[in-house]
Amino acid sequence: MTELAEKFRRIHSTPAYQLVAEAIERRILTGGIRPGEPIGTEAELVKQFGVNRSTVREGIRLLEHDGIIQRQSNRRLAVSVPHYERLASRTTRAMVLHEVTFRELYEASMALQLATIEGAAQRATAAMIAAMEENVARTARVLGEPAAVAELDSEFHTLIGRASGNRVLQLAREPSDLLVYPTTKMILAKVPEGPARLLEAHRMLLDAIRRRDVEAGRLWARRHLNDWRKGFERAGNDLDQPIDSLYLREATTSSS
Amino acid sequence: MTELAEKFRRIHSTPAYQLVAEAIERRILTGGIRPGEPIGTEAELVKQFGVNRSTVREGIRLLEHDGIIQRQSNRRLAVSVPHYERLASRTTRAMVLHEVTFRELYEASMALQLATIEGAAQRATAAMIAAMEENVARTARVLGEPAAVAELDSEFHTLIGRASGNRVLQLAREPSDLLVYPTTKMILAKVPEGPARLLEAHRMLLDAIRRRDVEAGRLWARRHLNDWRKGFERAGNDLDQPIDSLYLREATTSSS
DNA sequence: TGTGTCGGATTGTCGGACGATAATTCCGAA
DNA sequence: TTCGGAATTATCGTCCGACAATCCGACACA
Repeated sequence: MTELAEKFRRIHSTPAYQLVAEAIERRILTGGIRPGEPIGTEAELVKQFGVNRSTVREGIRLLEHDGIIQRQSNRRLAVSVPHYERLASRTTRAMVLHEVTFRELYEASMALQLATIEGAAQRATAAMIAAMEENVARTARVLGEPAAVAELDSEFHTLIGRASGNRVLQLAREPSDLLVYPTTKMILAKVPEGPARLLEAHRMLLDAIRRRDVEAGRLWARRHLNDWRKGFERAGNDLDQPIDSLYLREATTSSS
Repeated sequence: MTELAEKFRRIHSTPAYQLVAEAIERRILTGGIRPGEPIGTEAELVKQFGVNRSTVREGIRLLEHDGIIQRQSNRRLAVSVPHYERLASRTTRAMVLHEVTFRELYEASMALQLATIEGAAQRATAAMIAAMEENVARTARVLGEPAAVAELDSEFHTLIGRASGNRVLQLAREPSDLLVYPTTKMILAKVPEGPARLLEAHRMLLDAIRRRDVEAGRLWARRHLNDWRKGFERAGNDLDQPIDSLYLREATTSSS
């Protein structure tokens, strides 16, 4: 084949179902349809776009999957604001497939959690503090069950995230938090003193937030994470090993 | 309505197309099919799952949209490792719909960029440094065009992200970076001294990375971000206002 | 007020079909 | 025998029509 000068750009026709999805998405993002408002039935979309119902369905499935539209009780489609977990699980999957190492997760978590605790110490509401107190109390009660403690740990950090009042930070954290959870679970199951140290750290974090003491918050967040790292090593793992094998058991059950 | 004791869990039947998607996803995540390997044609999946082709298609669309499977040149489906941008754009959309404020974005970016620059200063390879040098040189050449500078700024930060060698951090940053870009573009267009200050900050950041000077890196990252915030205010904006209106123009064109 | 019943609307799923396009095979010419 | 182009095949994107299940609303009934 002769090397011919590139006079034309490669033709790339976008499939119809994608065009449908993009059209609807644009309308939503530009505020044409506001959250909660209906988007029309499949039949209506068929008429508007002039494509077959199967095509429409493939298109709206994408948006539905993204959580930017949702079926309400009518089964009719309505615009909705995607909630955090839905997005996070995908990024977490990507991390698993990329076979990220514990060290990467640790570094990122350190940065994100320090920022979160700072925000929480400055802005936590009384209600959020109460919820965290309740969480700590429950943790104290189930200290003998590593799995339960791990779950409460995850919840505690989610609460701090909410208390920080920073949604960008929350969205940034969620994916790695999803990886932290199974890792913590594994650690707590193997390191006897783990649960007690975790509980103490939570207590001190909560206390720092209550006292609006940013520095103490940072200090204990750091300690908490360092415990986590040491626990990971003490459980016989290498910091530079991928963490996928740990995640899998959880990922498959919690999906969707 | 009387408050009745919840004896039963809400019934939730999962549609077939979702089951198809989940089944394939599980197989991929547990390593049953590795990246690059084919997943079977639609016809084969129809036979295996015992459902109609339309149903299979709705299912694989979801995974395809997530980027965990892809069509290769054969058009056949193969497992793939989702790339960052694909995931980021969705989280960014969520931020827009949540109407996050500039302050939230600023705080999160601060935490993420400081961690990134730390990693880059410690681990940047010669090739990454060369790429960053090239980026800075190009920036110097187009200093008169705010839009071009904004784009190169975005690229520069992506390069630092790659240089940090931390994929978790990269994945965490990408969504907010996508919001930072249009904001920067707006600022540079309105603040005359913006491009020059930006270029200087990049030069200093690059220099810090080259010298493996973590502290200098942190210092200049902080300055760079503070410039950004001040620019935002000087352009006549309120830190606590949602940033959606800025993002929209870009979001619609860059999607997919 | 609470409970059957009915009709209409909407979705989930199905089977079948066609054209377009890339991959593969095949065949005739050099 | 080898090579290039033509014919065949495989696969996907899209379309059509159809059916059952389910939900909503209305209405009658106790």
